[in-house]
Amino acid sequence: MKKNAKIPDAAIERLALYSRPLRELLKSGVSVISSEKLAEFCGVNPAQVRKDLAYFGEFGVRGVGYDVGDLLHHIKKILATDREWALCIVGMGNLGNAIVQNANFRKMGYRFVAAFDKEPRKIGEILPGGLVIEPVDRLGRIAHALHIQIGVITTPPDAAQRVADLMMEAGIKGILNFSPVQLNTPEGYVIENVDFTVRFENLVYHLSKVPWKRNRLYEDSRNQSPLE
Amino acid sequence: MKKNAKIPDAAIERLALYSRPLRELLKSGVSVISSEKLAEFCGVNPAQVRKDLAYFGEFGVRGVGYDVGDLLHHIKKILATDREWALCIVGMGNLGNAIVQNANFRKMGYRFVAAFDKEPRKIGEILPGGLVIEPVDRLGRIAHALHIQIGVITTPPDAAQRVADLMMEAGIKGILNFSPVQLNTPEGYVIENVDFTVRFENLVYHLSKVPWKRNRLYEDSRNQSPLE
DNA sequence: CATGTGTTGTGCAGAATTTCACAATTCAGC
DNA sequence: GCTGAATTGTGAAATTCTGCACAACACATG
Repeated sequence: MKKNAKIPDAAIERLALYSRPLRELLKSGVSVISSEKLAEFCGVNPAQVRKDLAYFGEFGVRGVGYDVGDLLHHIKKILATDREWALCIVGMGNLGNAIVQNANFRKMGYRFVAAFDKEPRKIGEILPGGLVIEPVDRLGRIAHALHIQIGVITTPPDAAQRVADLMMEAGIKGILNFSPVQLNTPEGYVIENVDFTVRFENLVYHLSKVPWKRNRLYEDSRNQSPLE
Repeated sequence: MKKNAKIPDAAIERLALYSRPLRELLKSGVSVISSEKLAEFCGVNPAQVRKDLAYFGEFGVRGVGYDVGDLLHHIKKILATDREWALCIVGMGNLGNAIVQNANFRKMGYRFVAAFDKEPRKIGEILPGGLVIEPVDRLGRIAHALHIQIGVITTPPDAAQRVADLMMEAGIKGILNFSPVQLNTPEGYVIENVDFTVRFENLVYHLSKVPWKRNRLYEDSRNQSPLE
């Protein structure tokens, strides 16, 4: 294990990736897995898997592989998803509701303890989970009272920075930003962006590069390749 | 301009990023911008901006900068967002609804032309945009008829691969996958993943590394300035 | 038209990351 | 116990990406 090695950000991302098949394997009773198999599940290089893990310790057994439960436990510990984090969310439109009620999120143990919106007609609305929508101007007070550590922003773009400022002022150090704007934040805060539109433009770019062979199944269609 | 240079994937991602402030600037009437300013808006290095753009051509004027409208137009063309793409979506839960109705998506000109679900009680439901939810088993036929090129998956994880297979069979070459599973796809298809949980675990990891002064703020109300 | 300021495009160095390749280790079978 | 097959951990090579630094160019001004 490297001592003071700088850990690539991409490695962390992959760690999260590895945990998914591990969860499955654990459920289906597989107790040991090799870096090669795990790599295959995640579509990466086996050496990559080993190196990523080696940043944090020696979790495998030479000649044998990795104990599934053990490895998963270690990864959870590394990613800090083995503890409880208190979240709040601001912006209870369609997306906000989808996030709060998201089954996967819940299954992973992430719990929202507060939800905010600025629309007066939404205030007081009770969400399926039992949460009550509060007005944003109570964010500071509530965040303190409930020791909220993470804020999720699902507002329209033009409100995002304002909300982020509110969150930071409320002592929230981590923000998951779903709005397509670059948040301006000082040192010491952790911002993670989930930007659909960027992902989308990526997809479309790569798609426009695919040699668009006509699909034989649908040869009857006279409307061909829109590209090139 | 490099001739046969290999274009980093990260460069494409940044191109999408650059387009956002450009849109704003265009609206507010700014006609020229330097790589330095644009870089600042996006939180990257100015040389990076210039290099990214240089992969695709010479869009700037030395001593002057980039014409905002012109550059935006070029980026749109590069990313292939200057054309119409026909999308469909499968899985009309909270997330699916949020995506279809997402205001930003609409503003960018992306249009969903079909929505599917397997729940019989949802079939026939009319969405705010006017779309009618169809049963998934019609995906092949409809995708063909409407020349759908991109599929969005917002189903529960265990259905995702099945849906992806259906899409591929229907001649859909590009998939935007919102479910937290690694899709298995042959060559020639473009898969883009939007995985909240990965993003989330990233956030939590970095957050756990932040020197958290006064993590236990039981003695609250005295809100001090951020660390450092 | 010469000069000075501003800004791009890009060669290059080196930083960062990925992949290779192999010694080290484990274990099953004989 | 010894041997061979399997698989990790890791130094080093290969590859990819980023940032610097500067020549090339544009334009304003006198």
